[in-house]
Amino acid sequence: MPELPEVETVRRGLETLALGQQIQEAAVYAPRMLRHQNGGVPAFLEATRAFEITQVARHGKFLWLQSRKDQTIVIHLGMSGQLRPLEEVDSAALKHERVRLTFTEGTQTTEAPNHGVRFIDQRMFGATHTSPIIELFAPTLKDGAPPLRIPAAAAHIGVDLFHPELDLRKAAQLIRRSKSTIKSVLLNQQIVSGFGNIYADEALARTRIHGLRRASSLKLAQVVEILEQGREIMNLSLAHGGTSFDALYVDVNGKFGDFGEHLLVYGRKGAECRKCGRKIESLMSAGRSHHFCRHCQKPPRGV
DNA sequence: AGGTAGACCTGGACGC
DNA sequence: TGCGTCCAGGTCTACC
Repeated sequence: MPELPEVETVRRGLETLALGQQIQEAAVYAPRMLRHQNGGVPAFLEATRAFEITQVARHGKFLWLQSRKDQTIVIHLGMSGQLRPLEEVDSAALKHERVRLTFTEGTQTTEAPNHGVRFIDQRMFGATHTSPIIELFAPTLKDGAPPLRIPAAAAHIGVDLFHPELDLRKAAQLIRRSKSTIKSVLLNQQIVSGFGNIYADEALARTRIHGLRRASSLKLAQVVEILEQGREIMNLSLAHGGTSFDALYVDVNGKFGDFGEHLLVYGRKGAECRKCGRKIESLMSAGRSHHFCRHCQKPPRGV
């Protein structure tokens, strides 16, 4: 569920909850959430004990808590992950609470007592595990930019759209080399990260390009524009706390994002195009829905 | 090598 | 009311 704006909204909330705290202990209610952890649950429990949180960061849709020693606890929310404060020490696990990090001290403000973080995830596509920080020069960084400092476990994805050192032109050049459709290149996080199904469809609608066009058939300027529009709409969404279609996406305070009403195509099948009034259509491609206006976004032959 | 289906899960909405 | 089917914001992998 969460794409870049939603994950960044959660990151900001997590920062207020966790920055400066020390983890006393972790509890794992669903070992499957640690499927990427070297050494499994025991290694996670060991590595998180007395872990001091000096940074809360993000790369694409990967979040992490970082220590002074450049160790990290990586958290990916998957489709249905949420991070919520632990308001009372030793309180029972919530229905879909999968992992809990309890803080040594916590905070006892009148507003929101906070003794740890609950990782709640109905569908369990999310994951958490420890990983060391590495330095990496990604091919889409601007010339002269410093290397990325990211967890090794998140090094396989590209620079995200909110990163100030992302060179959109370099990214667009790489995207145009793909033989795949533009929609699937955007969803594949390898060149540029952050797009999910909502904002990929929205960026394409704003640029009036159909998602089933081959990336290689687009002009460089068109691909750059898709990225610029994607960044713009994600920034707008971030200002609204993201997009929620149901209770599966909320911020750390349990609040919904209200950007949904600004969407042009996603979730609007059968509704009128906000630009031309014709009906928004949707089709399945590579297992994902694609929403578009046939009039505003000319489909490739045969679609 | 690169691109596309299927797998991984739970639960809500919908049709019969 | 109940059961079966389909669908969901995201990755991974396994197979062409």
